Amino acid sequence: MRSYNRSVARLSFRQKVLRDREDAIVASVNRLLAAKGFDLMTVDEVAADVGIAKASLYKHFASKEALAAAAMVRVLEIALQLVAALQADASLDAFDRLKAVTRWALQTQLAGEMPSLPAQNSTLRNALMADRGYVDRLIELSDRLGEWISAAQASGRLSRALPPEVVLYTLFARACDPVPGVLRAGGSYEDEQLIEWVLATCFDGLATR
Amino acid sequence: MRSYNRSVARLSFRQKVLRDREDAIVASVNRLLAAKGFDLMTVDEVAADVGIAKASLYKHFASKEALAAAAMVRVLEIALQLVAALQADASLDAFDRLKAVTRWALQTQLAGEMPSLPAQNSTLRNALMADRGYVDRLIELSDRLGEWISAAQASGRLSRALPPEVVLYTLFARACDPVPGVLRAGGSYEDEQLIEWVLATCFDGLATR
DNA sequence: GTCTATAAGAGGATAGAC
DNA sequence: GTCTATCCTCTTATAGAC
Repeated sequence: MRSYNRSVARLSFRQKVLRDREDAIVASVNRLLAAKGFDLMTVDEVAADVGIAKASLYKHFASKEALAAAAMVRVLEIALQLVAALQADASLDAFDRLKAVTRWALQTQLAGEMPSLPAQNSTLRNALMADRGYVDRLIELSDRLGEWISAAQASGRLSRALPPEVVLYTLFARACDPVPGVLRAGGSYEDEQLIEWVLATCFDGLATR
Repeated sequence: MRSYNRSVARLSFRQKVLRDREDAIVASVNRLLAAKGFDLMTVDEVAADVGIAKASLYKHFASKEALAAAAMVRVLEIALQLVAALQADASLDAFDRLKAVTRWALQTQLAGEMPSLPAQNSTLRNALMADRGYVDRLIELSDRLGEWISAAQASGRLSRALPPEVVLYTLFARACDPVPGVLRAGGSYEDEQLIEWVLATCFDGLATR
């Protein structure tokens, strides 16, 4: 009995250590993806950043694509948690929620924590689409946002002239938009100000209201 | 005298052939950049697409970065011609002109002729910034658009709440926006319709007017 | 599961003949 | 200036000892 407990304890301890290590790996991948993108990020870099040998990395993740997928799952998970929190806030309507999640995406991007994947790399795309964890969460998030989009259109705050699909893809695209980063590189503005401007261009447009 | 003329004629003929070949190279680079992006485009591919040996390519262009720069110069040149044409059209005001050039960018992108370069690749960025032909045209285009932006703000059609810089970068970003391509991949809409929607999200925003 | 060492191959760039 | 053949570096991935 006692040895059983100890074995269980040791097992879960080891599992915890492993999980922590994998978390560290995914966190590194996340930062590197945000900083350099998938093509320029090398597995050597990831290993060096985590502080382990490259071969050890491959014991945890089968390929570079799997690393990227894990990073995407992580950020999707965070997004889904935010979405749940916003859903629970009764003081917000659907439009406010869409704006809030977009603001979070911009903040995350400026913080260097939004992994950006090239839409063009078909090898990566295929790997992601074959990854159940990624696809399921992406669909889940799309569904949740889709509900908000429909509700916001019904309430009249979001333009009814645009198909929900167009709105959804536009919001996803803003999460990886280069504009905030370029503006920050210009150096003239505070991050908060800059995010409000980008949010304004997104929801209110460039034309005068 | 005669031999002088003949020699001149032959020289300019050869120069024309060379220039045609370089045009063909740049056109290939342009398409490949639009289709795969800089990192995934290989020099071997370019050579195969043009139908010459890779070593011959390097007689015309010193590096892969130089190829990309040439493609960017080409598209900037086309953009500048369009800008001049729009400037000459007295029936348009500054706001209309900005919208027209944005529409052209979206059409060009959907036609697979808008080379897209990663903002993250510093090697490429350095090479571009060291290229006078590229930088001069980029500044020229930015100045022209900047004038329109100021004018459109003065006339009240373009939002005065946004710094001209923010508007300019937003327009540049729309030229490489993934949204049109993703929407087309969805397959449900005509290109024209799709472009109008993206234009609407850009100038009028997602919110109801 | 971690390491060192290395395989295997892609891709940018060049040598040298013509 | 065009070609073939090759160099060389970088990068993904794995072998095999511990």
